Amino acid sequence: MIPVVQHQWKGNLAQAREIQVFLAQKVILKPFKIKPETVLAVDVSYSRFEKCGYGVAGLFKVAFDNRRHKFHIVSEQYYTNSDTVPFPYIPGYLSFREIPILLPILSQISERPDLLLVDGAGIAHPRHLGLAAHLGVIFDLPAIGCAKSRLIGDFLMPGLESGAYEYLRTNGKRIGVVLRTKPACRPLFISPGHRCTITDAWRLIFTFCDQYRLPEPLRRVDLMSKRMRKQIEKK
DNA sequence: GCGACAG
DNA sequence: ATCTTGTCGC
Repeated sequence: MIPVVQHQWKGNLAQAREIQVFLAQKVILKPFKIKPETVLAVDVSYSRFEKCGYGVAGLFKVAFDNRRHKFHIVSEQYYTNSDTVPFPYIPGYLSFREIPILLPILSQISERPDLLLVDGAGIAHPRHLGLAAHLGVIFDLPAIGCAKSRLIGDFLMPGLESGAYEYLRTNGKRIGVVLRTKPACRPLFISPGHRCTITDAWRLIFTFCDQYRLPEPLRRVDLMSKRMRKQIEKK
């Protein structure tokens, strides 16, 4: 995969902000019409003291199960990379920490997936460009942000049953959904990243959820990146 | 000025 | 994100 949008980043916050404002204009939120057959999920975990980042991308072939209204995974393939972390964690600027680790992985993948699942925010971000939106725009791929906690937005707590949801809002405007993916477990914060709507985003995420809180592709990629960290640090 | 703050 | 065991609740 080759990025559609390129930019040279000088490493300072002010320019990072400019890049976000610029790329946020390129986000498209139009309906996602097809059923995804190939899903790419990405995640990064970190060494102790966050010196080194371990990036994993999982390419999943999925099939839709009409009876259960869920997807199941037909095949999976993982791509990995580890590198020193180029940027500290600053809320609102996660992209500049994780994208440099993820780019070398994504360039190895020849196939273009139907959908990108990202562990982080989509447009539910102070400048409407969370990690999922950033990746979606630079690769021009449909992308969904699936965060385990809230970055921005107001919401009512959804009911305790699986599938219960409430909208995430800023200034009364809907920017995502707070979705209970497993009964009585902390909800997920779903927002579209690129080329899908809020409704597409949460419905797709929910079809990927089965018995765990996280959608299965993200859960597996998450496990994989933690295993990778453990193995490398054992040496 | 104060609090909030994805991973 | 990471450090960490058992334990309380749906």
